[in-house]
Amino acid sequence: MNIGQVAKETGLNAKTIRYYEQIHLLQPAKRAANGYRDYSEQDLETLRFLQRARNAGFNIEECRQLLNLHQDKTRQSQHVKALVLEKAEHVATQIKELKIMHRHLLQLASLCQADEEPNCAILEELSEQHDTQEDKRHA
Amino acid sequence: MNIGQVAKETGLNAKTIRYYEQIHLLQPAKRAANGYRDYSEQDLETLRFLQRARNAGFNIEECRQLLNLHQDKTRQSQHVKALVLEKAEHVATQIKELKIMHRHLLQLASLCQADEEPNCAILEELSEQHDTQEDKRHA
DNA sequence: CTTGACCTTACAGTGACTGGAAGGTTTATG
DNA sequence: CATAAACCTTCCAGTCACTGTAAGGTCAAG
Repeated sequence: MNIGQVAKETGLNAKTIRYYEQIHLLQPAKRAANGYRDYSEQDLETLRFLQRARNAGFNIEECRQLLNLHQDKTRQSQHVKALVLEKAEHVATQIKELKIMHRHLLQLASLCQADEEPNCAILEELSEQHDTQEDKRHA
Repeated sequence: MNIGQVAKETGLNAKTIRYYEQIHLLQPAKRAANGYRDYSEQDLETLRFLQRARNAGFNIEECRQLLNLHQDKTRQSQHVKALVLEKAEHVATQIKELKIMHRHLLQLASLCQADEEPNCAILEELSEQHDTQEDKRHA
């Protein structure tokens, strides 16, 4: 199967698939007589695995680990779970930080008259040292 | 004031300050006789403004706009507010996506026995096509 | 025979820095 | 006065996960 077809089937960009090969996340694909990459059903499954793992928020290094565990017949499932839970915690932290940022932005916006005058409390807030709610929360 | 001192006072890395100059986010700093960058109190304020804006989640391009508005005496405050609200919405979207990812990860983790056996429902989940809650939500 | 849709490689660019090399300057100490 | 450390300078490369572009080879249809 040519790379374009594989791209369609997996939802990955053809460029992305070549890139995964380049960084050795994937074994080099077999080549047809004309030099085109030729993918097997097995390759397709690996690619789909990667697509889902990336989609679930794992970065390339984590995908590499997951793929190794996936292909390791002597793996222990607790290792897989540990990886997933660690990732979940990381995502939770990111959510918290973004929520703080979101509150901060809404608070900034609420300060502004939003008219045709140049006076803007947002810019003042960014210019000066203030004890905002956020600052207090972080202190 | 030397760049190292400025870095300490603003919380920005000295490298970052040079980088901001390089991409013309900042005017080139005055130079002392020895060639060292020499910062004024005014420069410090601009840097602090940038530090807070970056910290609030604005990217470099947005910081550039904010800085322009900051220095534009004929600005209209509604333009500033529009920028902030747009950013807030973007952040809200990011939070939603991360929450979906978080639920997905916890669901994955809950499937796994977490023992010394190789059987792992997480890897199965990533290997196969499933109608997960998320898939339904997106459909 | 040509057009267009594929495929190939290789290199550059993204964003926002960070690290490192190679060298000049300043300050503190023996 | 020598030297070491802690600064400063520029320039180039690397990060992450791709994406874009150029320059070219291949294939199927009309």
